[in-house]
Amino acid sequence: MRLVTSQNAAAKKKTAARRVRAPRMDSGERKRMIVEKAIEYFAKNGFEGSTRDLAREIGVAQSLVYRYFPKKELLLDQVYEEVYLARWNPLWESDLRNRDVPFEARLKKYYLDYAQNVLRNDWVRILIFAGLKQEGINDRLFKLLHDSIFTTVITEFHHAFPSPTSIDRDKDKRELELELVWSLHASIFYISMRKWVYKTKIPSKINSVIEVLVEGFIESLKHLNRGGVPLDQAAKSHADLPKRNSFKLASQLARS
Amino acid sequence: MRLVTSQNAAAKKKTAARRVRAPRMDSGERKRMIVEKAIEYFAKNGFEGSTRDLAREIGVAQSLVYRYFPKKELLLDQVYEEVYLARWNPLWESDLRNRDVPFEARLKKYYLDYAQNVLRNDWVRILIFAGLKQEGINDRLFKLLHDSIFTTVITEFHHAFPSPTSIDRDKDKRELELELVWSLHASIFYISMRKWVYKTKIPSKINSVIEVLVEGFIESLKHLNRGGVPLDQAAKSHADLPKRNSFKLASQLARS
DNA sequence: GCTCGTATTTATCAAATGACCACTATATCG
DNA sequence: CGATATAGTGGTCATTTGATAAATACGAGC
Repeated sequence: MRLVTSQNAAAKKKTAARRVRAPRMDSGERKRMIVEKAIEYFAKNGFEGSTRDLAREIGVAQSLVYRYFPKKELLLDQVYEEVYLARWNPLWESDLRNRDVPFEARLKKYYLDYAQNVLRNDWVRILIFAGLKQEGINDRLFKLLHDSIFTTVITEFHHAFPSPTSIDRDKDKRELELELVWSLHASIFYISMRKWVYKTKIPSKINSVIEVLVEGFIESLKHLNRGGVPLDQAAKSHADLPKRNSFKLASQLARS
Repeated sequence: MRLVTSQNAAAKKKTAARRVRAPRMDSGERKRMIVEKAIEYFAKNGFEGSTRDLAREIGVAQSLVYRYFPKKELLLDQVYEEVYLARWNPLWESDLRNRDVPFEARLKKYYLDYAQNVLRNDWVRILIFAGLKQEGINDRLFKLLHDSIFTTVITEFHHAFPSPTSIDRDKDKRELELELVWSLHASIFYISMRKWVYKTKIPSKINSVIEVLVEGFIESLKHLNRGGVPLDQAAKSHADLPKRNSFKLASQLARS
């Protein structure tokens, strides 16, 4: 499959239809076009995809890509920037804070909108490819999520469902609350992974699913604040499990 | 960085310390060793990692790898098999079914154990690399998860928390229940992704987090069965949202 | 200690790939 | 129409990489 006899190679060279010269475009437009096709291409093939292949998809000579992006790396950077920060909606945070709307409705609106804008083929795959390749590249995004969404969600929850003990939330409890928000985020992100990475079937009524997830999230938060696991009880709660489990797991994730 | 002057190249060749001949090993042992190192190597570098690099890590000549795996592809297949199916514990399903133990405890035990066995560096990264590269490769794993875990969890939940209406669960409701199980799975998987793909900090008390997630999951299932969103109400529940959202989202995920 | 099987290595090939440069063609402007 | 700027192309180089084959060296058995 990889091996091609030199005869074949020669034949291919002879047969190779002379390239139809690509139409002359404005420099800026061409650059945009390259980036857009690159997003599509690298989302499909990973960052190890070749510039030749990409150029073929664009319908342009390989060397032209290098006119606009002297290093492949620069193109990849551009692809990453384009995909991410471009799709962040600054209204999300302020809408989440708008107490004229019921908390649950705000949450649903946000997550429906987030899913719609962000959980697409290109987005998910490029995010993951980038994460796998160079750690830390998504830190900005996570900071954004944390600072403007996650903390807001928790704050607004406590405003919507004030609890008598909510004043003395200790560090552990705050961490667990944050984990519940991560969990909601993960659940929705994973739907997109199932579709665009694993290519499995997902339910058609995604919007209903998201609403159920949001409702479940609120229930979970309530449960946690109701004192379901005030952490001093947490130890007791799995007292019937072999104690080793917890330790082994913790060390497992710590090491490798 | 890629460009090396021919002088450098020559110098490198001259300098290249003569390989210390690798100790002669039993054929079977060597094969095992190669696979093990390959798991580690490809988990880190992705399946595009080179056989030369791998051989260097093993401390062996590149061509030796080809003695045991005549095609790189064959080695990759082996790596995949090794990582996956090897770690599946058949007891999980039967333990989940053991009604002598309270439902919640069974769930916690399973998810703590699953996390411990499965959410490691190699496992997560190889699963994702594989999924990104060739769609469908994880189908077997998902079928296993679905058939022996997810459906069991739902069955056992209904046994533990029988509800008057639980007889007439329609198709939509069953789908939503399944999605809640997916959501729990996703939440735990994502913790591992945060650690091993994105390399961000995760809470130290992972076991507590998992327990909270399991409790939240049960609350969510209860909520769903309590009639929180009997689907005829689902439409109403976000009546205050722009209707377009739902449609746009659905079509978004459908197309791209 | 010599022979022989085979684990391991060195050397090499063909293809693919990132990068570069000189050349060509085309649109625009006087 | 002819000059000019520049978008676009072909060809090529050095390196990397999967793959192969011939040469080497190690250890077991006589």
